[in-house]
Amino acid sequence: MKTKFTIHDLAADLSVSPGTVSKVLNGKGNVTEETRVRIINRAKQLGYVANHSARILKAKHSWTIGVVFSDIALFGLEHPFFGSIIQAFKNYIEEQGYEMVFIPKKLGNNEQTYLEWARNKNVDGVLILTGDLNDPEMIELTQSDIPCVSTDIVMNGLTTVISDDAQGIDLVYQHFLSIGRNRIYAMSGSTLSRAYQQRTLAYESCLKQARVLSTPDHYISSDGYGYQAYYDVATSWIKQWKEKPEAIIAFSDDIAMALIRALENQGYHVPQDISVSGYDDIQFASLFTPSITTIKQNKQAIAETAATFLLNLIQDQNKNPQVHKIPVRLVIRQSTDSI
Amino acid sequence: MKTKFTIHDLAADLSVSPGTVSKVLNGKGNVTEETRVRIINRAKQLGYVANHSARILKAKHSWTIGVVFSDIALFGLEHPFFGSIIQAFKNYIEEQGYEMVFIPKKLGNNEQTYLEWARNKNVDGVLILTGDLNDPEMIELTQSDIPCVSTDIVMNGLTTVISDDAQGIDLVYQHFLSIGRNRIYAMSGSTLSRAYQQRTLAYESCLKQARVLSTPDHYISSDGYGYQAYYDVATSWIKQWKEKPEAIIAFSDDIAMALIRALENQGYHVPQDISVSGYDDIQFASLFTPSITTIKQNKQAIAETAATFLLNLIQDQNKNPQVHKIPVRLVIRQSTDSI
DNA sequence: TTGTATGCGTTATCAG
DNA sequence: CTGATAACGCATACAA
Repeated sequence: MKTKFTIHDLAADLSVSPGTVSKVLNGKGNVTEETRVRIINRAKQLGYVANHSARILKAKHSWTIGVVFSDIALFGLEHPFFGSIIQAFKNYIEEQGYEMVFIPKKLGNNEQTYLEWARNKNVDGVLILTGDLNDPEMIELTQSDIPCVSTDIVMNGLTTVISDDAQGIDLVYQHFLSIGRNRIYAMSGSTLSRAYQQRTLAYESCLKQARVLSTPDHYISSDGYGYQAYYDVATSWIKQWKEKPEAIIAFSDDIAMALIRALENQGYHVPQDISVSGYDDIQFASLFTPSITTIKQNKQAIAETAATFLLNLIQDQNKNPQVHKIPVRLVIRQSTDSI
Repeated sequence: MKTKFTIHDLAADLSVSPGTVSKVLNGKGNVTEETRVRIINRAKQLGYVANHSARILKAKHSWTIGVVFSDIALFGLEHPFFGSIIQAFKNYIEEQGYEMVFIPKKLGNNEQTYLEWARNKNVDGVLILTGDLNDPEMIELTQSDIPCVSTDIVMNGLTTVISDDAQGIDLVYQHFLSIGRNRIYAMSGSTLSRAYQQRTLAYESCLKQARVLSTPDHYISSDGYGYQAYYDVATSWIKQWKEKPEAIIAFSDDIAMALIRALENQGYHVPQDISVSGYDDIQFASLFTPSITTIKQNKQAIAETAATFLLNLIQDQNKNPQVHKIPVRLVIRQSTDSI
């Protein structure tokens, strides 16, 4: 059971020099076709793979992509949306021969900025899963020479790949109009989140386009997070209505669920009295009672598009940064059944 | 904007040798207290952290833990249970100064065994999140000199940390008895999964202890995966019953939900006619109608216990492997309301 | 107690 | 076209 197998061993086995082996395996330089295939075949046969650390240490690039979460650092992988994005991203880049590593905030006693960590690990590029526009570390990172792509924040000079929130809200709004529900309210989560900000803007723009005068009744946002917080906010909102809506757009499925229960407890029936839509199409949107009309985001497309952009950036730097929007889809269920 | 900052720079700045700096930062050897604090302070001030790759390449250990998934490799992070475990594990080991890396099956064109990858990356230890007992690669890995801890498979010589499935099933079973439901059936997912196997055994042992003669009606398992598959299996199972149960233990919350809907569509009321329990306490268990009585696993304890064992193993090799069971908790909700 | 030299396994730059 | 040789940045044995 060989415990270490280096490029020297492989070279010795083939009676060539380590340098030649290296060149062949990295597809560089001029080598006879004959020795090339000899080396390639033998390497495959023996299952030789260059030592990761040695390679990174010496080479200009590391075949490694760093992933940065900011605020959600402690539960990022638990979050179904981000978990899915990360997984799809990882699958995609691994196919291309890249590895994914996490860029920590802190490791044991060592604290550094994102950029310092990224340099320390020699990552070829960085995926910014979630970020804070105002975080100086984030700004430092995005403005560095390290290629970055974001699936969250939009910044000058940064390539971003996100769901088309405006399209999503518009699809729902139009759907409500089409089933004859004209008085349409909206409930958002914390407006610290970029997604909720975007959906809020999109909603306002729908109102404007429909020439509806927005009243205080129309819109509420919950600063808190989680079912109970949403439920409480929804309940007090409902109680304060001067006029009741015919439909409500909730900016996430979680919010929709809490809102529906709150409505029911205040004596409203969904969808008979009030239609409610969600956002995300989490697994349980279809299992809730009533099942929830929602917007399905294409997480895989987001991840793979982001990965593609990032790998392109890594390969040639002169790409124009852009914001790329991934289309969403309306999924109609019981919570907006027209009677 | 310094682009690289090495131990040499730090040494030069302090007018000492790189060797001394290295010794101090790694807590080795004899150094004057005075120079020690000087170096430490300046390092912290300048935010110096040793280059990751260079360090791994040279040192005997890498401060890196590899994570192996087997069958679930393609969606591991999307799975709420595994996502949570990974996240908690990562948080814990990062506090201890360890990093987490994924051990791939395949990277670009390079394919190696788990053990080869682990050696290639110089990991200090491996967390086996899920594994296949019969996979030769898995056997090779666990029998190597690399410390391994599993949160799934149980193998001779391998330390494993898992939920106490027997306790979970027993808690539910006793709960049913306590509310006067004596004819108790069970529905499992694919018995290829270790967890479902364990729960099946635990259920059988409950029957035996209660001196109940098991009939073909008592137990069904679904080979498929996902709501629709469970629903279909449940429906045909229900139709074939010779005698109807008073309660059913579903081995996951997903199964419980599908089962409840299937029961309703066959004319049964839950919990009035039949009580149903789930397993896992996923977020939606409390939001489903009816809300689902379930078993809550302590994912954080599993992850942190596994991490603790693994770090211990890394620090001194002569620990006895053992299977460590983490207690679970019964969460009672509407789906088992006694009338 | 401190500094110096060596090598970890690669890749890249040279001569040959 | 190929082989020797010098870094990459660090940790460590050993010399000072």
